[in-house]
Amino acid sequence: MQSKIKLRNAGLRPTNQRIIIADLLFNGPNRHFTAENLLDEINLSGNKMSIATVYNCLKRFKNVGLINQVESIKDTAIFDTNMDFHHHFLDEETGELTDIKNNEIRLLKLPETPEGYINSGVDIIIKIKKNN
Amino acid sequence: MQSKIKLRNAGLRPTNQRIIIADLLFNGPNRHFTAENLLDEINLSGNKMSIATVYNCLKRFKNVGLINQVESIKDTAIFDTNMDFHHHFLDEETGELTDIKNNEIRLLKLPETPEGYINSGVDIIIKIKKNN
DNA sequence: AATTTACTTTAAAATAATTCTAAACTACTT
DNA sequence: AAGTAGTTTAGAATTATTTTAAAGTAAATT
Repeated sequence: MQSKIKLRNAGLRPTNQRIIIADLLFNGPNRHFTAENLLDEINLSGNKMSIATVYNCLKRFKNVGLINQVESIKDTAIFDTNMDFHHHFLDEETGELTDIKNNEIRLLKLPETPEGYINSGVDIIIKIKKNN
Repeated sequence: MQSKIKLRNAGLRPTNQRIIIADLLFNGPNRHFTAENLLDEINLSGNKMSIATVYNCLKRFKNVGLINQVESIKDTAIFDTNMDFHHHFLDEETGELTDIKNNEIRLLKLPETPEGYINSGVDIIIKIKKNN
């Protein structure tokens, strides 16, 4: 049970629920998952927990840097009349987007597209926040 | 009324609602907006329309390439145990994410962070889809 | 060790964004 | 003018997430 220590080091109270989740998340290769995914896994492992707890827990883990949340533009669809190839600044606090013109940014090296797939676009999001 | 022609060229039936929206979207500088934003504007302009119509219309506009939807990772929060600086492939069809290691990608030139802001992270999403 | 305090968990309700349904409507074709 | 296929609509349904407030638990204090 490393998890207890891991949690304590991160400044989190090692509750049963957090230990269950930490055990599932940190004893294997890296992975992507949703709250719902994780709850299913918790249930399969013979444990029970409220979905609200899963959300709470993931938010805490994220705040203390144990996990990442993959960037997404809030939970609202944002549309853009700019059809040029371009990228965005995202104000982390307000969710506001600003265009980055394509010539202000340059990608030197791109990874190989996985076998059997084609590349259908590149989106670069630079997160910013007020410096005060 | 250029909008009628624009819609027809895009292969869309120029209905009243689409014309109202096109008039609002395409007679000014480029902009970002949500469905809700747009509905407010429609109402302010003295027109009325169901929110479902706004969503339908934006989806159509997007499909025919009149507008873009800013990339977002579906409408579900996705978490990641990989805390290294890295980026993602996003399968457009399934929403599945795969890591791109940081050394497989290189940014040559970054835009200047806007005055009064600090850069708090860069996320690169390469969209991919099955090549058949 | 018992008590207090502050943080956590929970079920259930609330909220928010978006999609679905099916009936009424309208543009285009014949 | 009539038919048909696509569109709009209000309202219901769905989905993801957060809130609420009460009950529970870990840690600090006695």
